[in-house]
Amino acid sequence: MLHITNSLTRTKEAFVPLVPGQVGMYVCGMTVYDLCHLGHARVFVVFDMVTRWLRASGYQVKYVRNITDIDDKIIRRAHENKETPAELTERFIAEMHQDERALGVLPPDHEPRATAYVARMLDLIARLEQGGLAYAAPNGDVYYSVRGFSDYGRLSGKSLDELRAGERVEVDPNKRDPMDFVLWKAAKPGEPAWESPWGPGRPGWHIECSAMSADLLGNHFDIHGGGQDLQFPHHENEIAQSEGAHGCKFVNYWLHNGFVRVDNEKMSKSLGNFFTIREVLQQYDAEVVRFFILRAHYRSPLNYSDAHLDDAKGALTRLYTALKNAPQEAAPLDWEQPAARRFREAMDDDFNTPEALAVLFELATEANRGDAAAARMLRNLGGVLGLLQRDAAEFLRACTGEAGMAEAEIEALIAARQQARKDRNFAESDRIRDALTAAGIVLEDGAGGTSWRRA
RNA sequence: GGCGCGAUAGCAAAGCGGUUAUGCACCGGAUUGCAAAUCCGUGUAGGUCGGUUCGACUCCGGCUCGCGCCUCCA
Repeated sequence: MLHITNSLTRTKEAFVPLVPGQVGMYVCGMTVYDLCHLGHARVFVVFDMVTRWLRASGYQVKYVRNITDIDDKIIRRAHENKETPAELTERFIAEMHQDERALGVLPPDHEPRATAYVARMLDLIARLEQGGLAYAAPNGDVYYSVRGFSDYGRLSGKSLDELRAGERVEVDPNKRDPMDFVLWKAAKPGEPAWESPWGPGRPGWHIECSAMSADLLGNHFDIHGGGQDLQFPHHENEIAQSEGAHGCKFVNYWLHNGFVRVDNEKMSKSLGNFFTIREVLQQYDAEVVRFFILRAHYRSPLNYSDAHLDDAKGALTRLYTALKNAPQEAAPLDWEQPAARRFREAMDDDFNTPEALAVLFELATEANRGDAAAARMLRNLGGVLGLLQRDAAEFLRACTGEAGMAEAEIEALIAARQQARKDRNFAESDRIRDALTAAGIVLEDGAGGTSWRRA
């Protein structure tokens, strides 16, 4: 039985889907005006893991992750680049897909783009206006009236009066309440615009997700996810819009993943302390990055540093080493085996991937003792998390970063060393090994000969 | 200022009211020409002050420190 910590209630709840066997999940994706950084990678990997686990648990999952392809930053960046917003977003969507594939993230079932759902958004805004929850302001914008939605602040545990007490709320004469947020922005010259009953303009950010989720998953669905920073105000606003317009409960379970940090601070565009996925993958294997993310619980903060990535690399190397000499043939996964059962219990406990990975390490030890069944189980359970599916030798020899020594050269040096060892010329054989070590090549002498890997 | 989250061994990171987490590092042994890898074994924890309890890292409260949200952010 799967239990999920629901951000809405702040408690761990037994997961009960709306329709038995079927799960609808919506995750807030990227605003595509730049390359993805490691924080985005965490969202991709975490909700990929969630989807994989739900499917492994027998659910049919409809996973929707949107793309915001119209927004102030996109317009500004496109203008700077002297290209159209569509050209800009098309490019960065392709880049994002490339990063995702590298990280072993399965594509969502639907990847709706905001610009394709403007009509649906206008429909929602009209409903809200009819219900007295939206109003057109003198400047041509349309705002949501937060005072009209009694549950406002419930998800994030904030109250409107407390929010108002904060000094950072700007006073906008167009808004009836400082916390009112924009649903429709009146067109400015030179910006992309759509016709609407309130005049030409473009949608606000929050209404996008309400429109796309309703269209693809219905007015009420199971799981809504995203980064912790979206809890307020974005998800709070989604609830206000969707429940305000549809008159029914929006989402049953809210999942928020923790931040990626650098030097104990949130990694973000505004702080400028971010690392793009692209940069990190120049230095580390993508599977190491995926493993690094899954090594922490999804709600915990995750500190990024080279030392932590090196540590993750060493740990993953241990798992692949255990698979190196194991038979390759696939075998069905028997969930009744003790290790599989412990893995399942860990995953069912709010997606406890660190605990699940601990089971993998125990299997690795058994595999290293010569237990072929343990090795098969290790590969199977790793597969559930999107890990350990490569040929072990390929992983261990994979070259990241600057080009390493060519394989043919390595093999030749190993052969020369073998001859020296045969001649009991250990000074020569050690010299060769030291040279390889200096080149980042580690030798392992086994019963079946010498194998090598990259450090 | 308001709200929320966290503090576990050298580093990272989980579970758990009493019994080995796990990975890396370290130490001892096996193996090896020597290493590496691997196996076996040992040690190293639970911010702080109180409370509850036969017993607390685990529950409750205070304090300290760190982080986040309250403005676009994954």
